[in-house]
Amino acid sequence: MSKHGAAPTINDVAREAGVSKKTVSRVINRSPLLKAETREKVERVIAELGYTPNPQARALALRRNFLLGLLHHNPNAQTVLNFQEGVLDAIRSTEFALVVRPVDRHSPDMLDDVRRFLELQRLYGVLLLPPISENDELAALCREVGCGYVRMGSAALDEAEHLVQSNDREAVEAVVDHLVELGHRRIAIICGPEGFRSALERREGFLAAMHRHGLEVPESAMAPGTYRFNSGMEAAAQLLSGDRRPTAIFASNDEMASGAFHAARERGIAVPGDLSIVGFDDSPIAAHIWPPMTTVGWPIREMGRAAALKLVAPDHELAAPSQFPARLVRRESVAPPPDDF
Amino acid sequence: MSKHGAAPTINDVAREAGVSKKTVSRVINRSPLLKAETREKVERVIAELGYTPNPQARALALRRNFLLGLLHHNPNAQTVLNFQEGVLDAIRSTEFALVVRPVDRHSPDMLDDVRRFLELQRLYGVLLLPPISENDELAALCREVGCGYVRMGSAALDEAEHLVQSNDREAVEAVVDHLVELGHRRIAIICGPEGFRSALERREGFLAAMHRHGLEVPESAMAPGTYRFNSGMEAAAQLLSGDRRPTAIFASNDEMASGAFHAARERGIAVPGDLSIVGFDDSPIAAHIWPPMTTVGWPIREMGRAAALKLVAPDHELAAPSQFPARLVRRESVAPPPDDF
DNA sequence: GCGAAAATGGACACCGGTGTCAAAACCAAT
DNA sequence: ATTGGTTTTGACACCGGTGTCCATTTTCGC
Repeated sequence: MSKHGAAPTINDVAREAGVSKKTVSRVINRSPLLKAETREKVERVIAELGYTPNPQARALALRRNFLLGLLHHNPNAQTVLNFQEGVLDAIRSTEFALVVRPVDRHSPDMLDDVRRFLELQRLYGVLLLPPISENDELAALCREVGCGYVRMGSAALDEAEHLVQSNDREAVEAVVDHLVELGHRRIAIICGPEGFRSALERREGFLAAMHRHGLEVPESAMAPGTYRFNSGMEAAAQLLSGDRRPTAIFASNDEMASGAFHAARERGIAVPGDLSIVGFDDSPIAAHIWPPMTTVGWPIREMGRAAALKLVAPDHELAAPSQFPARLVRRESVAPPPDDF
Repeated sequence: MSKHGAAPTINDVAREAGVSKKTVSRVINRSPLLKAETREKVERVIAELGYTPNPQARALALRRNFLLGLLHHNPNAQTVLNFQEGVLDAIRSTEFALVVRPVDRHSPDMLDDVRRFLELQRLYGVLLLPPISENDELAALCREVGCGYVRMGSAALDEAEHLVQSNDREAVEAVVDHLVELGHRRIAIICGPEGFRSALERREGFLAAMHRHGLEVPESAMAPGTYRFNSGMEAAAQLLSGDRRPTAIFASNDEMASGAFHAARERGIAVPGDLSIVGFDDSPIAAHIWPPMTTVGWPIREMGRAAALKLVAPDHELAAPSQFPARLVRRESVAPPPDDF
């Protein structure tokens, strides 16, 4: 029996079962070279005592721990949380746990912060969410301190082993196809911030599709944005102020798209009657805004699962794909262009 | 010098500095009974080698670890993430890390799940977010397995030591005062789900304030909801279908309030011209919906900070208050009632 | 029934820290 | 120089697991 209050240890189990602690260790680790009889006896005692191995002791002896880290810079709360859920799906029945760490992308000593964190906690591996996943120095840092890592991204940022990728480009092409099919010709884009790989991919997809349809994209139909609500509002204001305004706007994320909704409403422009708007991300606001927004959804939870699996079970690589499709989610913010255009 | 690749250990430092490992340990732990000279020498070697103590070894020797857990059931992604940020504010410069664990409140073996998790990870303490923080069995479980805990809630759920509380009731009273001041008399409420303490508090605050103003609240002015968008839409539909419909609706959270916006819009009822709507939470959607929503905000990040401090530095109890005010955030979804009412 | 191989389990050191307690070093006073 | 008291340091065991390697038992072929 263990001392009152303290959790039972492997020694308690060994004593109670009349075997050595090493034998108990073998039972825990499912070693095949144990007589069934011994195993059952030990298992009975384990159940009886309610024994659970001490993860810290295990980590010390194995010279590795069972902690995964999630480094993010809150691009979108729902995205982060869905990703977390996916990671948890993957590790739920294992001994791994997930440590979260928001990092400040704008801080000049972000890298030092992360380095301190990694050296202090010695995580088994970390998951990097966009936009910080696009930072190559960060990936190099992980390699340097010997910490596994997987990057989420919308482009081929790294080797498959370290990457879970969504295909933003194709999805945006599908958006343009959809709009063109309905008769739109003057389609504008609200871009994401410079230096974001996702922003680049979405813009490239847009331009490629427009080009494929033989449609021009004048400078005036491309407005810069920051992925924030306000920037979407301002960008749309600019796009809608010209004399030949667009009949459709693709915003590089939902937040900016809702900003565009506002801008349109302020000017008395009806969505989707006078103006179609498409967003990207399928975040909750897309379904809750009026009218419900057509957007692009990507399987973030499954991607979280895949990313975690790449770290904790790399042998199952086959089962954890690196590429995930993003797909058009049709709602009610898109309609054919008005007749008088 | 340590072996190539492996991080330096306390033994490497001791050898290099020509002292015993215990002395190095004393330096790390800021023991006061060290000669300044020795301390400096050891510190120099530590810096030189880039030594960081192994957290797992420390945890084993100290019989406690430096992991905090966050148990939540995603009531609202932004809330969870803001709370996380607050916790991180508190532990950023410590050796603590934050482990997250979404739990399924509806699962019949939620308690067993959590028990397994706590016994497996042996966290130093956990933070419980609403609504699961309201589960007394969960708190009892924490006590049973010897895990510290702090509950976030909108009522006095536990002793101050284990509680960080927002004052929902007062805030809702302020909402009603605000509406009455503008001339509203027929004010309806969309309640939160049965069994949620926050829902109860908000309803009670509403009823108390209405009563204080001498206003009746007929059954027909109280609609049930689930805190989800759709339930808000349905509840509002019901409230707005009667012959003497309300001039203002208080929804127990923002998500349901945005549902109410939709229901109003579908019926051609103008917000705020014909109908004022107030939400609760000040979630991002409140600012991004049209018109921007008047709601109740609470300092979730500061509460996260306070909750974490209660666990990791209980002696600073003075510095970590248990009560936090929620306050009215005035935007544009509230106006005086229409004249013809 | 014998010897050899295979199966099984235990002793012991080790992972990288911390607690205990006694030894060493230091200092002033005798 | 010796003594005694205080400060500073180190030896050693221990936390709760795992790896190595060897001793013992069991199984099997002949």
